[in-house]
Amino acid sequence: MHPDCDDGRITAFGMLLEAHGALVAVVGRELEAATDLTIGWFEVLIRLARSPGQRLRMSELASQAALSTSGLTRLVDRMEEARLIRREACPSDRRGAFAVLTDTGAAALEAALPAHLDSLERHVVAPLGAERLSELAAMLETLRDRARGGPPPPPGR
Amino acid sequence: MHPDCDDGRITAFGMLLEAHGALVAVVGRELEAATDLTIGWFEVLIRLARSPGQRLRMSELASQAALSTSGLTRLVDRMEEARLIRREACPSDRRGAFAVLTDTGAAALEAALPAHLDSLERHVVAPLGAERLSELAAMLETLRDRARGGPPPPPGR
DNA sequence: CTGGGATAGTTGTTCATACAACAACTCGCC
DNA sequence: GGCGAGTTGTTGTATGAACAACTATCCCAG
Repeated sequence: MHPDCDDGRITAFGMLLEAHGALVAVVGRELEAATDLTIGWFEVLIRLARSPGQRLRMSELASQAALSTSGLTRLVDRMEEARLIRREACPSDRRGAFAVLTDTGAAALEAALPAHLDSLERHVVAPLGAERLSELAAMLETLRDRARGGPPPPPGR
Repeated sequence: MHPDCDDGRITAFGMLLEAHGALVAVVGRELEAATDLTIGWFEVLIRLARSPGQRLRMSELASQAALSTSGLTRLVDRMEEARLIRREACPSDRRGAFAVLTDTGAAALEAALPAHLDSLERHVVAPLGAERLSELAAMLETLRDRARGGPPPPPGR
């Protein structure tokens, strides 16, 4: 076996993959049992709810949700069909479109919150405690920001 | 807007999703540019490489890779077709099968390691530093273990 | 004003992946 | 011998990514 296979960097990255996978599995299962939202849908709804006018441009939403633009088009198609969000034309740029939270979507989100918060309480807060959790969030935020518009040029290619 | 939408728990969980998404995107892009392995394939190879006999049972591999057994079946199909791994019958339990690293697979893994380690160095180690990284890994491990067969931390299992 | 390049979003195709449901099988026990 | 629990691996269905083609629109330079 190659010695680098046990490198701490690989282990740490693997841990991120495994923790993400395990948490999404259990939290997602609980969320879907209590509502009929998947984590992906929930994340879209909550991002819209937190945005001024309960709306975001398609491309902005794609970026926040880490989806491709075409992937987002289809996701919005399905959520629009479920009446949770709707598209609205952008008055200042007629190429653009907003995704807007509907009343149905806001209600679904609010109905899902108690169960979801409880789920996060048990699976995220309880194992770490509030203090270490905020440390974790800060580190993850650093990683995210650095991986997105990273100060160091990403592709040397 | 509902006040709970800004809850720290939701933010922390969202950060996990975003950091995971952003890192997988950039590290995966670099890995695929340097080799023709995806992150998923790489993770399978490295887990096999670390295991005695360079082999794992299908179900064990599925568990480690946070994949369902059915998802693993198809993944192993494609990787077997690419000659990176092969299936081998388990002599002691005729229901079972091993996934075994082939020489081709070991060579592909070794060829991928330098670029991948460099990628992790820049995107994971550099933003946090080695010390905070090990903290992060420890917290993620706690979350993972708790989310999997969750034995609560306060009382011994 | 006008021509042309850049941008926003949609659509179609193809492939990879996720899980649930399912069938086939082994093992251990009576 | 055979029942039943648990495990293993294969199918159906759905979602998401990458890529390219296409429309409509914006904006800038001349």
